[in-house]
Amino acid sequence: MKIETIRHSLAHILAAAVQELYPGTKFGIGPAIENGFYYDFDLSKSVAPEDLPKIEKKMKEIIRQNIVFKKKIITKSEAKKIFKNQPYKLELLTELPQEAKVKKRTKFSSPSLAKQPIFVYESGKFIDLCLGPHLKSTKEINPDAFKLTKIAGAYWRGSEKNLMLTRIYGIAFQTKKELQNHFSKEAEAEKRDHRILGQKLDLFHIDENIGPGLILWHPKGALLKKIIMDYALDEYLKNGYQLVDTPHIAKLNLWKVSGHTDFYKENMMPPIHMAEIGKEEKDDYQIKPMNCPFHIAIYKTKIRSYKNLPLRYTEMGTVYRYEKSGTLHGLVRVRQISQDDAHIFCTPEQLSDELVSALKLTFKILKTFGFKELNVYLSTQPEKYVGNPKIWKKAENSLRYALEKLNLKYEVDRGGGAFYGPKIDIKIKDALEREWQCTTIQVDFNLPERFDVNYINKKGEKQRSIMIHRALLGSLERFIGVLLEYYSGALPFWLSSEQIWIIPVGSKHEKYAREVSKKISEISGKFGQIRNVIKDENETVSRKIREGEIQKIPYLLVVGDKELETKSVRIRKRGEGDIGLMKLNKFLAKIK
RNA sequence: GCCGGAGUAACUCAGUGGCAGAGUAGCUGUUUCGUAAACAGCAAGUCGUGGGUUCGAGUCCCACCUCCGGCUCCA
Repeated sequence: MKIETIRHSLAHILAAAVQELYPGTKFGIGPAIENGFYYDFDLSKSVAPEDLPKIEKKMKEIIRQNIVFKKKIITKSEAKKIFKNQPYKLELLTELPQEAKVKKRTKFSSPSLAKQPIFVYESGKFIDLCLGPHLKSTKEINPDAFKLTKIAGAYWRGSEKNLMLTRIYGIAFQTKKELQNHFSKEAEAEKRDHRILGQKLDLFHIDENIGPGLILWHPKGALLKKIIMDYALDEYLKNGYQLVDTPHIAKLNLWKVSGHTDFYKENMMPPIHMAEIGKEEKDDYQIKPMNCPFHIAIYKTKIRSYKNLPLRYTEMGTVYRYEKSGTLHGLVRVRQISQDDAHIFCTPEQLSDELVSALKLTFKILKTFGFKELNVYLSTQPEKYVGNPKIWKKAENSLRYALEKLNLKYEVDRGGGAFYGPKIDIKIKDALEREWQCTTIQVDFNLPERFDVNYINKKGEKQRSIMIHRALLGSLERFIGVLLEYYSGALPFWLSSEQIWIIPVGSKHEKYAREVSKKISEISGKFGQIRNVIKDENETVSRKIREGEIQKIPYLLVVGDKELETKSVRIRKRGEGDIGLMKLNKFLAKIK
């Protein structure tokens, strides 16, 4: 039996248990999901996590009764009668698919019923509007292979405007062993959580007194951020980008022209009222949620010719966005965002080449960081947008062209675009398999219109420029968060803020340790000077090794009498343990 | 923002109405050590914040702040 069917049937059993324990409950929907199932309820009283075992017990009782799932095909009016006290089911009923669509799925031939056939599943005392499929009977469920895990709120039909229902989540597998396996995997994933690693490795923290969503980078974290930024910026400069640097605030009116105050208002910090310090300050200011208008301003300081294009401005830009309190999450969802931002100004003829090369650069960079599993999305016109739909289509087509030219597999995220243009997004998964959008490449015909961004074409006429917005890492915060989870904190050598620890056996070996340290510092690795630390604290070698392992230091070098005599180092490599003695010169060549 | 849970030493946590606790980290001293925790001592607290109930509140009640899991939103 398919596991999805078991999970879906368990959702019905959950509902049946809740119906018995909490009479008068109104039922939402209850699908199978990855690893399990859920059901949404409108309960008259609130349910606490302590109640889950009770519900679980009731479910097991139901399962043991070997209840049969009976599929029934009835008319809409019959269904309306059955669900007369179930407002959510009635709402679903009114929206059920048209006749033709349903007909395809049924062999039912009676013309009177085929008109508007409705599928319901009856299992004991519980009856639900449902297309199925389901198990034949609860006999097929292993009562030890599922568990109710959590209670959460969820808006009815996923809309903030609707009432919030109580969602009960469950995990289910075919065997008890698989279930246990799932929980131990989850416990393992918890150790990879970047928020925990951030503290253990002393990289960053978020301070209650400073504010939610604001990151304080500690020395090792700030160094990591710098290594990543330097590498990215270096790549951009090598690829024809020019570095710019712009203010963090600008007159509010700028954001009116750009459309942000109309289309992005809920994500912006409130304006700064300058008049409060002096009447002569007539303008309100706004802390920037994006860098685009600034780069446009630089572009517009000269009349640009087609010969100057494309122009690519890059900036490690810090933007500030108001994220609703409940959505903040460690490094991956913050209020101050460091973007590896760039804006490319080009002609229509150059657009597809620019998109292709931006994508190529993205894959080169993400590969350098070691990411393999990347999910590509094409995000199209959202509900709130500027410009006209024809131009949107054109922009979407140019992105599609670039994706197809590079033979990339992608999914379409309908309505997921920015308010000014469609985009290609690349998402990376975290330890708990949640996807985080990192790379974004956006085509924009609209801001050039709003800011009157031009160039002079071959015929000497003014022509509208096209803009590409792109952040390949996305936000440095989020990128580091995902990176930490991907590597469980054991970052590749080039990204480790402390790459080598030198551990003298006794104080008489400290002089040699300093010698080794100096030699290491003198050589230059692929990404600059090798960062090493002499561990000369008054502690045992074992203690320092342990500390180095916990800190996930790539190389621990132990130096004592033997090493001193032979001008060598004893190497303990992360993940491999003691790999033996090596001449210092040989080691230096190895890590270069 | 919404639903639910949580907040006690720097960290991890115990303490359910009656003296504020442990382990780790820190500091001081001893120890000079060969691959994942040397030994001893010391110090460490506005029990998230504010109000209330009570003879008495870390513990019960209310409000707010922050965090966690979801929902919605998103780089």
